Amino acid sequence: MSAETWLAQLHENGYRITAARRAVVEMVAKSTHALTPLEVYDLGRKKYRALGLVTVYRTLEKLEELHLIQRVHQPMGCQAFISMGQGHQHLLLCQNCGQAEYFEGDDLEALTKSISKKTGYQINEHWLQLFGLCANCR
Amino acid sequence: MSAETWLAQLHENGYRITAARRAVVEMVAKSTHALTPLEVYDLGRKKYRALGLVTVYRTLEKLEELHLIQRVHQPMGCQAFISMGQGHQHLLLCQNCGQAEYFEGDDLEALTKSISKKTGYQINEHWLQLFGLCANCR
DNA sequence: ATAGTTATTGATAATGATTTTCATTACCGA
DNA sequence: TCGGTAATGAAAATCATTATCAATAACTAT
Ligand SMILES: [Mn+2]
Ligand SMILES: [Mn+2]
Ligand SMILES: [Zn+2]
Ligand SMILES: [Zn+2]
Repeated sequence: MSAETWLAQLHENGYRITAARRAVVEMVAKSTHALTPLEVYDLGRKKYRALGLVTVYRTLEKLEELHLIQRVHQPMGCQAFISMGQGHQHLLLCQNCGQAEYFEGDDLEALTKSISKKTGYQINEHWLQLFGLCANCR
Repeated sequence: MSAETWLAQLHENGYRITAARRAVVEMVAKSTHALTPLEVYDLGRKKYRALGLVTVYRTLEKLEELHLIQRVHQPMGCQAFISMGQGHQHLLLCQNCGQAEYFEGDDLEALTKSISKKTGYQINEHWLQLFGLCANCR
């Protein structure tokens, strides 16, 4: 999804479109890496000098609410965000450069059914994430 | 693994066995929930009044180094630890009460191979976690 | 068992990231 | 264009985690 789409989504949900939000949205929407608030701040200030770190936090919060971005958990930390994937997708992350890609096609039906039977749990959700080295880094 | 085994492991690795460490190890080893440092602190003080929060942090750090515990990532936070599973196991967590269980038997061979071919990534590792409601909470 | 070495401890202070406060600004519907 | 009010950024407050440090206690070598 493009930055314009995100801004439209914000607008549709009653949020105003401001220069600060434009800067944040633009940077996060185009990034192929998960970005921390501070990274978004640094990038965003290239587009909009006056951008405040607090506004970055607040904007990321709203984008997450609207499911336009998601938090990415990594061994080095869990405060990074990336554009949300389409439909049922999971992330594949490069352990060297941080490059992120979405993939689909995981099928855990059989597994969850069997575990459900064995444990008595009602299984509602799963987190799956792959780590490796991208074509450039391997 | 029991608390005694963990203490033996600590000792084998040159660490001293102290009352503070006993309290931390005992509580974490027997818990079926992922515990935050503060939770470990509160529980640990029931065994050893003088326990300091700083020591809890330091002990958890060492237990993680020795692969006796692992960090658990959850929607509500990622600073919680639980006893490590045996071999290739993943966690199943109750969304209501936090009860945790290990399961095994996931097979991502075919998936990772296909994704590897498609993306050019060399896939080294995967994170998998299931969420649901335990038998008591469903 | 004792003594000496030194890892460990907990209180305290420092740090760093995130949140809150608040007066000012500027978006946008009327 | 104007007015109501959401949004902003600077500054202060908060919160979790880490570093400091003098006192203590675990273990090793006698
Ligand atoms: Mn996490
Ligand atoms: Mn697995
Ligand atoms: Zn890479
Ligand atoms: Zn439960």
